[in-house]
Amino acid sequence: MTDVAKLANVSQMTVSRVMRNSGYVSESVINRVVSAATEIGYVNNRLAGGLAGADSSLVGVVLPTLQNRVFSEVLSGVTTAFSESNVQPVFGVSEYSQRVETQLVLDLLAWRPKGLILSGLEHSKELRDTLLASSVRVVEVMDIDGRPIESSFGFSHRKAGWEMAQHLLGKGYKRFAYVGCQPNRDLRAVKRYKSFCNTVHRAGAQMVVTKYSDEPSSMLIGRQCTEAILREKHKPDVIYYANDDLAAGGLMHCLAHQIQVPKQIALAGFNGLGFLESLPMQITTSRTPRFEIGTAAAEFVSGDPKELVEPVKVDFAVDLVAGDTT
Amino acid sequence: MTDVAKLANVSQMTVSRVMRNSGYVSESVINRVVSAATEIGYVNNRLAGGLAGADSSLVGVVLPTLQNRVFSEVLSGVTTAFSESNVQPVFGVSEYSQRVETQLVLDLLAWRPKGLILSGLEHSKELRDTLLASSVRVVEVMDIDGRPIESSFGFSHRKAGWEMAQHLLGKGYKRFAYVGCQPNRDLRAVKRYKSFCNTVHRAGAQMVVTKYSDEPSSMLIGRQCTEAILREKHKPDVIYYANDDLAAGGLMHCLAHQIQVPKQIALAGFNGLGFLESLPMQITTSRTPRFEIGTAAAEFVSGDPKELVEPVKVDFAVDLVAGDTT
DNA sequence: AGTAAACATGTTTGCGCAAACATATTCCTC
DNA sequence: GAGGAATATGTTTGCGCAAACATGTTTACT
Repeated sequence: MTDVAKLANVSQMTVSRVMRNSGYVSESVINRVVSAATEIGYVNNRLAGGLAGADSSLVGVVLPTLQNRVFSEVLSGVTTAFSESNVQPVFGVSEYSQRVETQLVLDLLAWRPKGLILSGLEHSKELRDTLLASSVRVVEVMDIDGRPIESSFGFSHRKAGWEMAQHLLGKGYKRFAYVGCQPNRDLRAVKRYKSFCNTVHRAGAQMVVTKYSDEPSSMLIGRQCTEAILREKHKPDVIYYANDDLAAGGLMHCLAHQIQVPKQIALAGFNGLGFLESLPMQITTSRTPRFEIGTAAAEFVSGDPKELVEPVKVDFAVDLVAGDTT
Repeated sequence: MTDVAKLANVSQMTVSRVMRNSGYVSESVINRVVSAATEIGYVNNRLAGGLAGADSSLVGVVLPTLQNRVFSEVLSGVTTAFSESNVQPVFGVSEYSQRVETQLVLDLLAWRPKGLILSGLEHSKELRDTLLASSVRVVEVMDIDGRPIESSFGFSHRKAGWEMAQHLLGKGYKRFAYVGCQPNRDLRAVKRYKSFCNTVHRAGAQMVVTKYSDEPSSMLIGRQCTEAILREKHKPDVIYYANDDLAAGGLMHCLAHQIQVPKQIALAGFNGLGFLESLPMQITTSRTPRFEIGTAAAEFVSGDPKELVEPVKVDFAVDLVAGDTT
């Protein structure tokens, strides 16, 4: 900056003002500084800027995985929101481990981010305490069933489970099955499941099978679990899947074996992923606004850090889309 | 750090040594410092660290989109590789725009990253010049057909197009169609397409239809384009899709309308996405090692910045997987 | 014309850390 | 038991920038 200042015949501070366009600088000086900067190829050093007191304009984002479309869509929303501002996301993947998540966030805090976007409401006590004590703005996305550290942008998984159960009960189904993956990792799916089961039982219907895979969720797993369930003695008349990938896999199994859907077996998923539209049948599912949650969270954390913002809990309601598989 | 130093009764510099575990520090001092740091909840400030001369341990990652699984898998590979080291990726999405990409990278450089991971070999002249002049390690991923800025980790799209054409010609197909999306954005698909056409023509066969959508690629678009092609007067006997999403959409159309694959129409895709496994038929495709390219690129850029590394061009060969749709 | 505001620039200082360069203090070797 | 190496700690300094606080210079309004 000093070099630019010399070339433009002004003080370093004036260059700083031009770069951030803050304070008063005359038109002519701006031009001189800008051309001087371009001439010597000056690149602003944000490390120094951050250290000297400006806000760091970094936001930490920690998600459980990128293997699942759901989270890459959240991230997509986040980056889209940041593309307008000059905020940059620093990214980490926790692999659904609270230990890893805690470590990642601790590392991120070393960059003095202005905000943090985490996934879900379940974190290690250490992480929770650290963040409560720190001054960074924290948003937890994709869930609101619980006590957020600060703000949460998401929806109620319990309600989603209840709603789907209601829908299926309304359609007259009596014998329910559930297919999920890694229940000790995907805690939000478990919330849906429990709520779903409760609703089913209260209506006097029963869960005839619950099938969990240890593998990460995928269409293939959904297909395999469906095949296994349909070979069981006590066949259900509807399967509720933890997500659309599993459900779509189930549909593929039915298609490949000429099993009538929903006559012989009905299927329901969760998330409302875009690719469902192109399947031969429209799968009944609950649409979740993943991209929107990402953008909203990004905008929230990247606001002016000086202005105090009340913690909020925003419910981006899920939207049950009745397809033709139920 | 000074506070920790006081509490542990040592100098600030010794604390610094303990934090980075570099240099000589005695066992007892380490313990004292660590417990002092924990006691006051000290969080290392990497802005200051970076400014003071240590390498910043940030790596910039700019990809064209996250809507496409391909790139979220690359990113997944990158983050996986970084999870071991204490390097953090700063992330940006260019939306396939060279202008946006240039701006993003310029912003990233302000963080003095130790490396940069970009996608493809086509960039603005400004970006190319800036990066050639700078000292950050640059890796361009997913393509090697061209002149990289420094190093490139990817595969040959020309070869992939040629290989698929050879495969289809070998199967006896004579009338070829192609379906793609946004050809002025997805430059790599165009490379495959051109090479594919050349090979087809040289073998005396012909391209009967080429269909481009202006929408981003998706299964639904693939399905719609396939329907349109099959209504044309001059029907092809095989369709080569720009990617697996389109191809899978094509398959869905055929499944939904009882069109015999490959008897009435054969289908081929590109990428070898995981979800293909679960479809009722195995689509012929070229498997690309996206995750592996991500990890390799991440490891390459995050190496010790002091040691000079020769630029490399690594060919992660694509792997043609003959399914039962051709 | 006089004065307060708005405008335009400059000087000093410190953010928190790690290189670079001291000193001590041990340890080993001949 | 002398002397060099290995070990252990401390002091000074500067990275590049932006707050904080000057100090001029216009403009605007009475």
